Amino acid sequence: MSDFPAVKEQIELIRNGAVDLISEEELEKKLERSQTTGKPLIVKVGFDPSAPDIHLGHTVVIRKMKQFQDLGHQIVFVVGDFTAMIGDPSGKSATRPQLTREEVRENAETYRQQAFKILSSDKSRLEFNSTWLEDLGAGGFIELAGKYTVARMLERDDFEKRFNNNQPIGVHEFLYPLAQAYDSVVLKADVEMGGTDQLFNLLVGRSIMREYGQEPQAVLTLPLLVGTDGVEKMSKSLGNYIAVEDTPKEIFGKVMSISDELMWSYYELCTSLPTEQIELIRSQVASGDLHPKAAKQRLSHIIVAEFHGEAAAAGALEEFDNIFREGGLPDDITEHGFDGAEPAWIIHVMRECGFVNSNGEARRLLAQGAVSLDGERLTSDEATVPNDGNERVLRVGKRRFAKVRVG
RNA sequence: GGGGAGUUGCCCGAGUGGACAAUGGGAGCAGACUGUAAAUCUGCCGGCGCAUGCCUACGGAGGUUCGAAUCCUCCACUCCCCA
Repeated sequence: MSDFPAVKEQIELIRNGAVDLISEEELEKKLERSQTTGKPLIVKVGFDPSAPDIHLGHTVVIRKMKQFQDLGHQIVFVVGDFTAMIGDPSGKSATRPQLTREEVRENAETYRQQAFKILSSDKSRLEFNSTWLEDLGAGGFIELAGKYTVARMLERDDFEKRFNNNQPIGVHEFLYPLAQAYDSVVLKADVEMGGTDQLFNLLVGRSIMREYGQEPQAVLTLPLLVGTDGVEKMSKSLGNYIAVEDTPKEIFGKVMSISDELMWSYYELCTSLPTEQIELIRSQVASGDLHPKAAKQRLSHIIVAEFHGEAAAAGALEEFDNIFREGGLPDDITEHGFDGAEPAWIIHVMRECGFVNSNGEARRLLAQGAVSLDGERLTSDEATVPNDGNERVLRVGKRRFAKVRVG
């Protein structure tokens, strides 16, 4: 059977948007073989089960997985539960919490569900690397470790950097790339994908596969999406991420807050728009025919629609305009009632609404003119909300709103 | 095993007996400007109903001192050099 598109076409599609492809010739050979034998390629992608939220950064790789899937190939999610359970005290960061088997399963399930917002169907395999790594045993691990050298490990960027900066490197950290490589051996992966920061690990996979007498996997890396801070790569630990599970409003707002420059890489990495179309929008903005804000709203709309549907995207846009262009209120504003024996102290109210963590913080915000009640700015830390039973809108900063009533 | 250096607030990093809740940068928050952009500028950035006051905090535990992030002792951890 040869349901697969022509090899040249496939290569073209696969390479599109990728950073490294090692090597194109090898991939071509694999594709040709798959063509003649009718056997799909095994395309492997590893995921860390410690943080189950899929964010936009992950979707870059997932999108590419979908392409493989659409080409008829077999994608395999490898949940790194074994490696996660070792715990990773890399650098000064705190030791990763050890996950129980249950938590790992749950996180993996969450992953699967979120990933299927992009992946069309259930044509994917999900594997846990503990399945085979646990059986490997100490002896097996030593054998595995013997197939690589310290010097080559130190070629990895972050190892090299830490080594040169006299920062600690745990011996077990060397086992990570090896374990990941072994996954490829077990799965007989034809292709492994990841972000560009994974290049080293992916290449170790090739070496180790050769050591085990296998044909090395082809390696495909994809660009890292820059987070909402505009500097670092998007990651949960840095807090600069947009999660697939964020509400439509959140996604919309977060995308709107990225810089205009960054918008283009989001267009490329987080939408399925063809390159020509993106270039068109880009040139329209450049020539002044299209306001950058409009371009960004369109981007926000596309992204929200992908995860939450068209209606939610339209709603998010409307609410966004309502709040920020017309000075309206969000529609899910929280309400707080207070005992009305006497006027409520503003700082107390702010705390009750969960807007601040301490009185000091409330005072600072007041002093900075960040607090308003029914549009009227409050600056005194002795201000109160009258106990007349009327509902008032408390606003702190740009995005914290609540309805409060005293009495 | 021996010798040396180090551990500071969310992160990085100054400070080596008082004027230190601790310089600076980053992150974060707020204000101005805007398109809730970005960039920029300004302010804030331990807690206490705010206070010339108290409490908590410079790896941990003790000690010296009128007074310790700073000195001493022990412990833990990290790095370097030698074996």
